[in-house]
Amino acid sequence: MSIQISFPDGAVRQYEAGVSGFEVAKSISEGLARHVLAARVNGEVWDLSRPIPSDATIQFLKWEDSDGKSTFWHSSAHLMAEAVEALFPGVKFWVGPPVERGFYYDMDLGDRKISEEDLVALEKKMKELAAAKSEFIRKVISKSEAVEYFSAKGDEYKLDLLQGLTDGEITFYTQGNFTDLCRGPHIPNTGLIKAIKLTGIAGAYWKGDEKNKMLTRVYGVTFPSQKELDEYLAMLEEAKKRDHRKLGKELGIFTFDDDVGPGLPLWMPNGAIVIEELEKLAKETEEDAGYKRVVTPHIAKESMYITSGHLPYYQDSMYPPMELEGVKYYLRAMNCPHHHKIFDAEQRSYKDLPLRLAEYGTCYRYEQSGELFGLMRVRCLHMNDAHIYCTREQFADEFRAVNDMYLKYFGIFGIDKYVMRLSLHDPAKLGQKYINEPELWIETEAMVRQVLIESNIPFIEVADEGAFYGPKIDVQIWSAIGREFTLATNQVDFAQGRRFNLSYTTAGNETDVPLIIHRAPLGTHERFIGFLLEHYAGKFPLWLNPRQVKVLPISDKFADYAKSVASQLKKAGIRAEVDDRNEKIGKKIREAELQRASYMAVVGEKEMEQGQVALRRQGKGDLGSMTVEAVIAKLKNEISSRRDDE
RNA sequence: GCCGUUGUAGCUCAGUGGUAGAGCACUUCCUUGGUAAGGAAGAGGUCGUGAGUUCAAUUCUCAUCAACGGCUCCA
Repeated sequence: MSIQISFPDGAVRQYEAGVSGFEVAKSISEGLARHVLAARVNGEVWDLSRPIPSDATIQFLKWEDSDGKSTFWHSSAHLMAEAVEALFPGVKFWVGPPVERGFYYDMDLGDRKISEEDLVALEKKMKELAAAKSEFIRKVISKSEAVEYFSAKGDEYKLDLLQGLTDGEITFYTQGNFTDLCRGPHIPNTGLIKAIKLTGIAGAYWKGDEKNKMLTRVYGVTFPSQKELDEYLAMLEEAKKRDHRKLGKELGIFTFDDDVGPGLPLWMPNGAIVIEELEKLAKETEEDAGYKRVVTPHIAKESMYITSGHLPYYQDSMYPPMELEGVKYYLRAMNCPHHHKIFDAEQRSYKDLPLRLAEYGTCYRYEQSGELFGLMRVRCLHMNDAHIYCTREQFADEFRAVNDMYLKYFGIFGIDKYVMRLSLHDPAKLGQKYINEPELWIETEAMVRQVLIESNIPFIEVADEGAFYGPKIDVQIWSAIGREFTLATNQVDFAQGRRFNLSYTTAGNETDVPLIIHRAPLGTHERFIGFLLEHYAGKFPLWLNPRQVKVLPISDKFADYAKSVASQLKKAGIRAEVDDRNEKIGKKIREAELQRASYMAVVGEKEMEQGQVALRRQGKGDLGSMTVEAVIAKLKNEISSRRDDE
């Protein structure tokens, strides 16, 4: 019997029923057959060896396809497991999936420890096994047989996995001496894996739950050629160069000190400049958007956090209370309750709404020691916070305006690699992780979703990521080394208004509770500046750059002129410094470039005579000579527009 | 908090069971030089902290603190 196979370009070809993807690939070209890793058959990724029983659509997956890579790395995880089993007999396996950049396998090594040296031995073994070009063989197996196999092996993890599977849908994959319970698919054989690097050993809780046993996780990455591995390793080196922890030190932005404490950054003068510029931007923007600024204390009595309901959800990540005269005070981990108290301090009418209270609020969170990460995860943070109190009718417009503010900011900073995430509750955790108001959750989630759809903002929805008091939109970004963080957040709160007994008088002379929006478009100074350091690779745009102009005299003869240039620039509100060290101009330029000064103003005899400077742009080179007035006009324009000249 | 790794000068890093070295930075001197490193000399460290083993510990062992790679968690 013959079947019809259609290809992505619309072509249709006839084959015998039961033809394999590999045979189809070979019928097209030998080259394709050599490189193809898997096939998407009727939309599902299949092994190339799997027979195609009836008419189907097919698309060949190669290394360039993300599904091709995943398959390649998943097979690499099996290859690693085979090597582990060869070197550590008796090991028990949990799961070994592909990830963003490579793969891992979780395993229980019993009492044995695995070290960096073992990784070298494992890599060697993997290379040996890869060279054997073992085929990955798929076998459908009954549940009872599968249970029998892993019972005999004593692998309770695989048995646990089997419990959740349906008889008839269970498959085993075997390559060489290694057999694994696996849904597949896999690449044709291990010989395609040419370059192997095991990248790390880590502990990982079984099933991701910290109450469970910790398994050993080995990470690795593989490639179809050594060249690609080398490129990947070079790329990692590049990423490290833009790590905000490295740049922050090099540029004098922030530091940590053991005596101050972990996670408590000290902002150095250059960091303080960036902070002040960001606050200036936020204050201007919020002023335009009708926000009012407030200032509130960093501590509050326990009673307030009992009222707010934060204590049961948050206590673990708050610094322990200080007790004075029988009263407990907490360092605040969030600003909202303080702002609610300001709302509540005066009688409110519907005419006062929406009321938007803004503050760059300082908060303290006792994050677990292992969670700290440079500026991205700290224990003292300054939040670009504001709370908007509004009626239900005003909610959509207010929420939309907040989103527009996000987009405006992202435009200014050129932030385009992010994902908007609509973070929802999990009905199973109502009353524990989330306020137990099922209807309100559903209603407000729909409101937020609607705003996003109407604003044409692409977003993804994720369950079990909401705040305890309502759904939120998080802006997700990635650090230089690939870690994911929430940069900014826009949250709905239908719970705290009631808990604080907040109210306003409606037009109908009745009392109602306002809805609250919590928003932090610039997140916290800590995370935002950490992000910006990496985003700009240290090259801040002029308006944000602590080093706007470095005036560089050719020799000491021009030092006085250089100082007068700098003071003119400073008078015009431009940050300028003179490098009057006894060094050659080449060296001064090199160092100013490395410090990412936006501009360098070189002054020598010619410039001094004509009241000019030779202007040089960081990363671009000499722009030619111009008068000091012209430089001031140009730079002031760039600064006030917050946009660098191209 | 958990698993693993690391901790030597301001920074980046060598090194050793017999109380330490390089490059850059710093100080001084020479040089006054036109768009990414001019030359010389000098100063600087109780080798993260505490205990143990040893005739002797920066080096070996243990504990502790911190950082890093993950897990969990999160702005």
